[in-house]
Amino acid sequence: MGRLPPCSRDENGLKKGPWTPEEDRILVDYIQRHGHGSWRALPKLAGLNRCGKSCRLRWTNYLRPDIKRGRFSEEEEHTIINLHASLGNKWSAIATHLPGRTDNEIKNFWNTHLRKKLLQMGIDPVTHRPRTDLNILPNLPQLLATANFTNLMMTNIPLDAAHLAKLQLLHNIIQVLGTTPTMEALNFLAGPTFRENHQFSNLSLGFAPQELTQLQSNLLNLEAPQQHQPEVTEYHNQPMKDSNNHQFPSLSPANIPPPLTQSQLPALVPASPERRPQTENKNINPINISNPSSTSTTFEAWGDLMDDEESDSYWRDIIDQASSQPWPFS
DNA sequence: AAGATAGGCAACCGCAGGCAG
DNA sequence: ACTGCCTGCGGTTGCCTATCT
Repeated sequence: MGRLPPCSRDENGLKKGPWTPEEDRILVDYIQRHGHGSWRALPKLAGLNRCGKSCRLRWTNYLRPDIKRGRFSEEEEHTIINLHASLGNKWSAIATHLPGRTDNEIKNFWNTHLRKKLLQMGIDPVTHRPRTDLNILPNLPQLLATANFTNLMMTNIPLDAAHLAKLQLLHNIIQVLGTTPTMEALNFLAGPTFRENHQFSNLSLGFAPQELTQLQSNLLNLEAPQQHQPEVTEYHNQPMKDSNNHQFPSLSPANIPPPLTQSQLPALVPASPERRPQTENKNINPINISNPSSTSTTFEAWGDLMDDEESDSYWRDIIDQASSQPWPFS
């Protein structure tokens, strides 16, 4: 464990690297009898060939009798996430709310588990807000699976039928977009079957009818460069049908808004010349980081996502960004 | 079965702040 | 006011282990 430099002794002849059981025993023995006193003086008094700092770390992070070891409970997880939302990387401050847990342990747990978990849920681990960069789009199905109803229930966010229906609706959209060619997906979204099942007037998901049309148009635009590039009119000449072969008239050429130009689109995602898959570390959108003062928690952010006004802008962001990026589902 | 890769985590590094002389 | 020591803290490293190919 830990680092073991090629030379395990520093220039002063003091040992570094992993502690042996014998060293542990000596340190515990000494502190139990005398207390730690001055950490700098301790190793000499205890007969350890370590620096005081190393002894202090070993004691506070591992040997202290009140340390609770083992897996973090779900309650501890939520405490850490909520405290991190308000305190940031103040691990020692967070640790004071979790008896028996050390700041080091919490920090490690955050970096290895919770951070990834939030990213998978589409939540920026820095701002604790929903991520609006396009990098989450390929993960949306997983996002939905991760941010399942159980998680949402645990947040004490009241979920009424409309909220649950929205989640279901979003899930349906993702399924369609993720498993079918774009045109078919568009036909489905625009078709009577979908509309009948999801009364947009009552359950808007933040989409006004004209916004749905805009989404359809934008999706058309972004599909074109990736596959063979037919003229837009080629699309227009195709009958727009849903999965039941019902023709849907609203996407006739006259109804489709003109394609947005690049200059009309907001530059929300940092330009990436090669669009290479980004590692999770690089996934953090600097735009999102720009709001470190956010005081709402991750789960409140999910509440925002479920809120009509908030979701308006959230969905619009995604639509706009989708327009400026090649389609990730292909 | 063996090598490669990723995940987990203990321990180290270096900086900052408090305090005493 | 300055200096040096001590401690606390957050970031980072690198070894060990589990999983994947």
